[in-house]
Amino acid sequence: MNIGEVAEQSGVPAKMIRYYEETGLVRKPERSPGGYRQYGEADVHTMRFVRRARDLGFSFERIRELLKLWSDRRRSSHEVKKIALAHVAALEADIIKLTGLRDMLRHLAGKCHGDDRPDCPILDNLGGNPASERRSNASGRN
Amino acid sequence: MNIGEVAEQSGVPAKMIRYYEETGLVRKPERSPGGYRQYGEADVHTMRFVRRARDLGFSFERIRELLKLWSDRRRSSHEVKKIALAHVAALEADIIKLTGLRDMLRHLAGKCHGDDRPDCPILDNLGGNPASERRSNASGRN
DNA sequence: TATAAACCTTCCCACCACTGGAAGGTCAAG
DNA sequence: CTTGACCTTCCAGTGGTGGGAAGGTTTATA
Repeated sequence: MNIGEVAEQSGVPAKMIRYYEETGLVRKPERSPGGYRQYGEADVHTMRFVRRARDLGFSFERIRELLKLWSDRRRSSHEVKKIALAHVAALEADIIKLTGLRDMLRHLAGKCHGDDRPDCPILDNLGGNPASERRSNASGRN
Repeated sequence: MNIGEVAEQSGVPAKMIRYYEETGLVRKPERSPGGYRQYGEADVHTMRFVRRARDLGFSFERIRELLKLWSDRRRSSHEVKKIALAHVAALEADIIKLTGLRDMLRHLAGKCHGDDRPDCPILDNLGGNPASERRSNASGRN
């Protein structure tokens, strides 16, 4: 099976498959005499696995671990659960941060009368009103 | 005032200040005879404004609009409120998506017994159990 | 058998919002 | 005048893609 068919069946673009190979996330496939990558059914499953894990927001490093566990017949579910729960915790942290931002912004917007008068607590706040000074580190996924 | 002092007072690294200038987010400052960028108090305020807006997760485009409104004495608060509420909606969407992922993952982890037996619904799910097929586009902040 | 087309290969560039570093110029204090 | 802190520009890399060029392979069809 050529790379295009794997791409189609797995939903992972051919470019990405090559990239995953390059970065060592997935194994290098055999090559046809003409140099084409040759895949089997198992590779389609692997790609799907990766795609689903990415959809769930797992980082490359975590996916690497999960793939290893997945291919290990004698793996323990303990490891897998640990990774999943760590990811849950990371998601939780993101959710809390975003919720805080949303609430703050909603609060400010609520106090902004929103007509054609120029006064606006949102801009006042951004502009440096010390009453609302708050340090946040921002950023940070996975 | 040199760039270093602006950086210190605003909390925006000098490299970033140059980058913001390069991308047209902030104005080009005067230069000293030796070529040093020369800033005033107003620039410090502007940088702080940008930093705070970034902390709140506003995109560059939105910050660009906010800066324009901020510097416009005759702005209407209506525009500002609109941008803020759009951002609230975007945050809301992110929160919903992340919450969904978290719940799904927590659910899977809950069904994984987490001992040394190899069975694990998490890996089964990623591996292609059709019962849990779900298309998500993933990605996408702001 | 020739040729077209669909597919594949590698390589490079661009994105975003930064971060780091190198090479060299400027400024203020000693 | 020297030192050292500060500044300048330029170049490169990040990560996970998308786009595209230049060229080789495979397959179908005329």
